[in-house]
Amino acid sequence: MSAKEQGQVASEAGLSKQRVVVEAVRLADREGVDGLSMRRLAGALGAGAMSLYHYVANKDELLDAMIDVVFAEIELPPEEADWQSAMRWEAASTRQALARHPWAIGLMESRTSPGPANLRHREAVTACLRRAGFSVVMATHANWLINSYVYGYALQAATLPFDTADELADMTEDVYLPQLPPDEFPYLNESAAALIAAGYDPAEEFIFGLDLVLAALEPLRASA
Amino acid sequence: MSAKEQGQVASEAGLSKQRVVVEAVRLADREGVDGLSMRRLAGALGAGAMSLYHYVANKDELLDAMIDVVFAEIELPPEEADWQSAMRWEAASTRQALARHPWAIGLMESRTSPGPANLRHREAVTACLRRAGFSVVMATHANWLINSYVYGYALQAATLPFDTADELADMTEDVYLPQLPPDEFPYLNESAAALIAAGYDPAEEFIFGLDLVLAALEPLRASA
DNA sequence: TCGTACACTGTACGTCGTACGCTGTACGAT
DNA sequence: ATCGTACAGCGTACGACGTACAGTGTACGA
Repeated sequence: MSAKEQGQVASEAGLSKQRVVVEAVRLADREGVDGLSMRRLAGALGAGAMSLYHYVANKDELLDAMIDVVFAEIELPPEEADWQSAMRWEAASTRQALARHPWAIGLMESRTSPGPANLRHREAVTACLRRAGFSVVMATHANWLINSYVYGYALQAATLPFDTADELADMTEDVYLPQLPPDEFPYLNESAAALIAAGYDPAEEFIFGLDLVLAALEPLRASA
Repeated sequence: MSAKEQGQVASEAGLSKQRVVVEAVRLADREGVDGLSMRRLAGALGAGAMSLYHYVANKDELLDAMIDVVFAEIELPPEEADWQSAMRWEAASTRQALARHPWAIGLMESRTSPGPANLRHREAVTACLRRAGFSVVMATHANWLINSYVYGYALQAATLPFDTADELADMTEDVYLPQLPPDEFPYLNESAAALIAAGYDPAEEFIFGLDLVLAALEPLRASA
């Protein structure tokens, strides 16, 4: 078992856990998690359904592995940058990964044990915060706050069908405003109308909140 | 159709959309969303599986209705309190509801249109912020930030198997630390050990981050 | 007394995850 | 050259799923 580690080598044509999981991620991106079945996945790999069970114990383990693929896509905070820039970079990368794979958000609830990429990621973030002068307890607070913001933002963004100011304006006129009669929802109605009038751009919302969060964390730091 | 509105009256023994959805929530709380099937739900209601389709178009609509039941459990921000207290109250109530029904978090991604309770809730929060002196745009920022934090916190909390300092200490000793060798995960290892040594209480984490968020929002307010 | 409406259900179809047992091939030992 | 073993891959089958469809029964106005 020289070159044949836990992770397998997948040489050439044959299957491998890698290939199975990566194709599962592709399928979920294209069709959603509900469209991901062992048979369809096997079909996409040109294999029989039961062949997959040589690389994955069951579907639950496959889903766990898929989540870890998503975490592996997230870039680690760069070590040379100051802590705010590093965390901003990392948070933006996380948000992008979760936007590419929105099903991952829904999957995270229900699976409890973090995969290796997830752990590597947490280690790097904790390292960044500790080196920046946060105590263990304060680094924990910062971790919770930043992760909560990023995951929660991704969750909300996943439920919204627009990404740009134009798409928002179209949706607001066509579907939101008609559902928000001013007598029942005066404030929401006002907001919807005022936001598109002001040219509100949802693409900038993430960084706005993130900067507030990072600035709020700065005082918790015992600067070396 | 005098007393027979959209919502039905459910008098006495018969079924009703109310009864179906509420029992579905109970079942999901007890067995998880994956354990919720139309047949099992019907069984719990003492009915045949197909009877449910008189009150719910399909399972997707049932899931939408279940989410709205969760939103209906969230208390609205009290009008008489100052905005920070009001939002703190509302956020705490949201977190509790999502802790009672963790499956709701996973369901939110994938369902795009908010139910009536969700809308009522957003209206009340927006009203609270606007009355406190936030402009439309700033109230939108505040809404995104607070919701992101609360949903993200609930999502993370749902994946963790402990709620108290004692449970955390047990888990850390028995399963976390053994999985965090100090040469591979020096910072996580240090943190895990230091947190239990310091008697870190996860139950206080939520309010800590929330207060930081609320304080960070205060300057965005044009105080009347 | 009848007709109609409607709450309710049984059966059946296609799909799902996966247990089980069968193939074939690759390869070290003889 | 022959065999044994190991293992990648697959076909079939089972129970559970969502739900289309075609019924039932009962309540009630005419």
